[in-house]
Amino acid sequence: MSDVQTLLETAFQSAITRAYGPEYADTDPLVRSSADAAFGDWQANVAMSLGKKLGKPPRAVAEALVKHLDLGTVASSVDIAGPGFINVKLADAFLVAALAGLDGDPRLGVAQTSHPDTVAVDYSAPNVAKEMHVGHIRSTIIGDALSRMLEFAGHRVLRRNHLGDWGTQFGQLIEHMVDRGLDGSDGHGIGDLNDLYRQSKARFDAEPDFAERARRRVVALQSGDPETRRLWSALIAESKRHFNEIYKRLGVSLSDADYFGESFYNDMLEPTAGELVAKGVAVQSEGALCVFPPGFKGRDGAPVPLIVKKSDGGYGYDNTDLAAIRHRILDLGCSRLVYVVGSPQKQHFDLLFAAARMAGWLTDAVRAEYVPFGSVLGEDGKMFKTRSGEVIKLTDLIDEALKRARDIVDAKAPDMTDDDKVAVARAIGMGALKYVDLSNDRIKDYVFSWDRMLAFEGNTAPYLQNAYVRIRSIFRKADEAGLRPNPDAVPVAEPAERALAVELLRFPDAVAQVERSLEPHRLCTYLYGLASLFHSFYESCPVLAAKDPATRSGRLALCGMAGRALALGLSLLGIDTVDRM
RNA sequence: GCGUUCGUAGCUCAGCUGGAUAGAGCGACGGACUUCGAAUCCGUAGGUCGCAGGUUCGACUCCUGCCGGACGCACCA
Repeated sequence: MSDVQTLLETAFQSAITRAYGPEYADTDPLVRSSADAAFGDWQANVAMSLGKKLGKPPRAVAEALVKHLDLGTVASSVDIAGPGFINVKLADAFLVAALAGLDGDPRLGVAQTSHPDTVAVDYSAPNVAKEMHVGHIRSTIIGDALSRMLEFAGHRVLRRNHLGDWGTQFGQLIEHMVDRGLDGSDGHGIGDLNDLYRQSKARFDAEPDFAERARRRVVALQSGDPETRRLWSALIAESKRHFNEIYKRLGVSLSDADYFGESFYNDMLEPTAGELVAKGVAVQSEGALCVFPPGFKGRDGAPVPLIVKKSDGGYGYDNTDLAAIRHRILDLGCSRLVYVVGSPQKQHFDLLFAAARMAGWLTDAVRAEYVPFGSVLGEDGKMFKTRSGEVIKLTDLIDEALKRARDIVDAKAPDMTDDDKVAVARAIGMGALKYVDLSNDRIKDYVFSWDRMLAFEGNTAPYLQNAYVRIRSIFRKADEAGLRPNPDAVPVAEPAERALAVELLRFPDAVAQVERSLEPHRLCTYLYGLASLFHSFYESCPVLAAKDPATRSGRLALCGMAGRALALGLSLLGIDTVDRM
């Protein structure tokens, strides 16, 4: 069963074609959920814009469209209102049948895409020998949710964790390891490596002799000196252990298979630069090899370059990114590229995409999307830091989320077993941490607040999880009583029943919106609305104590579908549900 | 200086790519538990959508200019 949104769009498109000819077949019928349930369930706003294009009064266009509209038994009424809104109210019989169809569908009406992309999603990107911190959380969580959603939509998703595992800083790190006799074999944790980073940096700045040796060590690393490479590998292995641990605790779907660090592209740097030169895209400037995409002006009105090769002959991140985009399009055959990277790098990606177009790698057949996001702010409105002004480690953030969630579970469900408490606290804590990040429009900064994100009121993970828990609770009781849901006869007479039923049919559109916009908060807003409608339904429509068996089994089925929608929606965001909390 | 981005209720945020009377949560005030989890629900009060113009049947949404915040503008990523 195709979803209602698509069904209506198709029907209106046909009506447009029939009324005004095939040249208008591509007109977006502007089908939306009704602004107010009093108007109906869905509305089409195309009459106004089409009226302008045709030079006809919108009311007349609306009338023509309605005349040519064939909705069969879908709608009980189609009305024209105001300047030319076309309001559609679904027929109850159709609504009930649509829900029955939903019940047997594990995808809840979400169609598999007919145009699957191979899409590389670039996200998380921590740096070797540095613990992950709040600066990594948004990329990691948003990128993971988008990966899950694109995968669910039917695309082939290639997760690309662009690990910072190359560069001059490794000279200092490795030289310092040599000095201290560390070879990575003694199992020191990443905390030690964090110290290692700080100490080696300090020595590099303070000790000229050390700095010189560090520079030589960089050369050794680049030329493949075995001992240097061994130490370098040990650093990376230790760092990955830390990152994987964080991903596992967060429930992020990144694994060893997804690391494609900067070093992965080393062998491609030379060919990439060579191709850019051969194509005349890259030119010499101030001793460096640069690409100057047109239209980018710097401080003095000078053009802004992408530096392919530094004046010292080395390669920097600009060329690594060029090599990566080339590789993803030419070698991996990606038709869509998604970069989940903070908004300060907007210009860098504008330059990168422009350069990739100049080189002929990025064509109209490939969609390259930069997915920027804002910062996490403390309650003082400034960058989120510890009280002493330190960067907040991800591991500490996770610890605190779990602790606070555990406190809530202890207070509200004291009779639960300890194992269950751990599991529930994890679902709530990690859910809250992720949901707060996903539910805010990603382009904006957001203010971090433990109390708000862990609250059971408002647009939070616990609120959604609790709606699911209430549903599970009903089913436990129903099972005990031997009651079965009847998905073929969901009652829609009560306003709360009907509102919930209609909202369930909007699930596919909510998912589609995220696939289009790469804005996970749109799904969050939908799920919050759904949970809210369920809670209202729950208050006004008794399920197990319904007046008659038919209503009871029908409402039970409605609860079941709402529960599945919540669980599926949350899972697409990377958030778990639990049966009790 | 140039560029990007944000500014919606006291606070935290939505507003579906130009549509109907701008919505939610918190906080305030007032209600609802002998019934499926009150971890919830229902209601009231609260907004010149930063400011000023413009485009149009219609602007929180698009354009221009200001104000305010954040960020970015060549060899660090």
